[in-house]
Amino acid sequence: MKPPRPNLSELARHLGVSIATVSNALSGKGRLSPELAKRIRDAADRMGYVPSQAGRALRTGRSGVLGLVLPDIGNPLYPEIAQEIERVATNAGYGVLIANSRDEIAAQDKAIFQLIERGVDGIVIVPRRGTTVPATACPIAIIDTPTTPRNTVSADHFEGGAQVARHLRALGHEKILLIGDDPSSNVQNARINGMRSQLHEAKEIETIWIVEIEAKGGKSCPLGLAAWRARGFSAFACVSDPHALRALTELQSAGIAIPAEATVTGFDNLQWSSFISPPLTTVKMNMPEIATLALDALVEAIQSREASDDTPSPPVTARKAAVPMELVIRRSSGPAPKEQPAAGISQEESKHA
Amino acid sequence: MKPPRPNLSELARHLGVSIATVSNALSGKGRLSPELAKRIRDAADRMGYVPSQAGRALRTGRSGVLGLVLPDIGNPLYPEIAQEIERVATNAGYGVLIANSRDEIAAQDKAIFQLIERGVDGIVIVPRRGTTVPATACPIAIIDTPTTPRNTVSADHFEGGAQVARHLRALGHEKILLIGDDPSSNVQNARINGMRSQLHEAKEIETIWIVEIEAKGGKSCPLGLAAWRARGFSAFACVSDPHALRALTELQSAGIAIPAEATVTGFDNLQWSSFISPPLTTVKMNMPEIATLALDALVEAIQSREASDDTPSPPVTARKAAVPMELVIRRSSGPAPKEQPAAGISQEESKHA
DNA sequence: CTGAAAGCGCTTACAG
DNA sequence: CTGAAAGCGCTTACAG
Repeated sequence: MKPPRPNLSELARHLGVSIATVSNALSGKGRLSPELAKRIRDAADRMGYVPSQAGRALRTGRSGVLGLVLPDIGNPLYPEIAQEIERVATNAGYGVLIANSRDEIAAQDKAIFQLIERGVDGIVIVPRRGTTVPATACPIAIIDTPTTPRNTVSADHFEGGAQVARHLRALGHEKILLIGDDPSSNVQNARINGMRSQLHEAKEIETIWIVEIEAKGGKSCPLGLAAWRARGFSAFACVSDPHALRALTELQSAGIAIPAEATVTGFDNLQWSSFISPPLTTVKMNMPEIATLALDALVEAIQSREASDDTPSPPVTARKAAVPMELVIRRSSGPAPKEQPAAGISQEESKHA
Repeated sequence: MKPPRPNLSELARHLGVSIATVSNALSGKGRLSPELAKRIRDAADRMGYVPSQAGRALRTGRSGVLGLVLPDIGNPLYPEIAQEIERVATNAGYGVLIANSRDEIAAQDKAIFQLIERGVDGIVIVPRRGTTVPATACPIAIIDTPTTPRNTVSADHFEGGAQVARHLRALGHEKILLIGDDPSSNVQNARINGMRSQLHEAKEIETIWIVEIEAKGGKSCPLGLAAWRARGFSAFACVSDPHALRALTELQSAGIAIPAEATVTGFDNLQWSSFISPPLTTVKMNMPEIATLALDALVEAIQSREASDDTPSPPVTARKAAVPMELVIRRSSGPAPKEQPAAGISQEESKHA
């Protein structure tokens, strides 16, 4: 007939000691005799004592919970971030409350406010394209790009792009098409700019944005890559693996062999990128490192805010850290083909796409 | 110099009324004059009052937070679940705490315990393959398959498989290869069994499991699909889109045209499935519906537990609901090719893979 | 080395 | 229609 969840008072009564002593024994704070401490801990285990977060939070003013704001949980890029943040936060003793800044305007601000309402001690946020993170009393760590105003930490997208470009140049590609999705994305621009930074000596570099093509052709319309191939473009460097997948299958469907006749590269090293045929050359973020740095900065900001008490101090976590990315070379990238089709044929071939 | 976050007492003092009245005004519980109520709400807004979750939780015994346990957040299948659970939970006034039952043994139980430690009111869990969800005092909703012991709600994977199979039969396919990943997965087995249920009259049906092939050939080894094609198998029905992607690119790389020479189908309608070439025929879960049903059951269990007080009553949410799936026909599936290669050639062609 | 007491912010009977 | 008071479970000075 015992209640399923004893509290401190019951433990204390059961053991014939005071509440304070039990609390001290379990937290290891107050000095008390090792024997008593052990006796108390054993009893707590035996009786299945689980401390009340609510009581603790009310007393200490800290919830032990962090918020995580992601632009779109459905996006294949974010699960890995979520996973790593969850891992690192759990190790640091924090729980992670998720919030989705959906496609509504200002949803991001709303998500942040809801998290604060729930009493989170801090927030990790991956900002939506083109939004600004509002200043709050609550410490916030931002994961975006090194050039984002209050960015805390991010992958070095620019240098990642540079690595891809150097790889393509080393393979002998002279005419390279850069494929982005949305020009308003900080991350995508950093990657594209990084690629361009190494391609000044190439013969011809063009950038296309998928949202612009889809604005005319409709969702999931062909990108017309066979036409670019016919114009002599032999490398298709995409800002993300899903776009690379789209490019790769579009070229393959048009009868263009990868990598013999065209090279395709992506970004992010998504799970399936190594399983497809040919496996995709891509660039991998060091997510464990990024998550660790973001959380370190956040926890530090939380603690320093505690010290300086009620002053609405700037909960700043800016570090500008840029974590190196790693080029993962797989079979989808190969040497540039020697021969180039004549201009006349190119228009023909574009019809296949 | 005002503190950034006023509490009820400060609001009450500021307005010259009692704490209880402010609480009543904001919660709309106690009856009080509309004018006073409005005055109090306005002041609360103006002063930026945010109620303390900790105080409320301690008093009411409810945290307003739900836990979500996913087998592997990195798996591309789960973001959509997470997104929908988050959406529905937010609508119901709950926050969502995530937990990852990683690849360690018993990590799932640990995740559940940590969530309970954090004081969640209930848990939604998508069980890891082959694990059993422990019985707890905390209400748990399980999303797996209709045949899973305490399953609450799930997609009708069996019927989804049946739909794929009927589609393939209608297209005239006679020799069909079913491609699974892991035979210990409840979901995958349900899908495969559903497909088989409609294929008794087909000429030849075989099932291969990727983990078994990889056990011999190593991670991301070829599946040898060109050899199956050469044996006359014209349809490759996979239990999930990533496997379908693997199959589709492997066939395309071997020079087999999709859908002219082979049909490929997947499951789950992942974001990129409509963007690839050819777009993938797949089966879509009704996630909004599944999330809604799971949450309804969970919230009901939470409330009934509250009513029956301290009895560690069975927090059962079993419903056995099977939400219909929707076949999404795209260009990767087409009529079965008429001619079939001779047996002698098949061995040759298998070398391409 | 241990205990009595205050108080975190809220809600909920209950009294007026 | 409004207020005084108790108490949720914990931690933290402080007193002994």
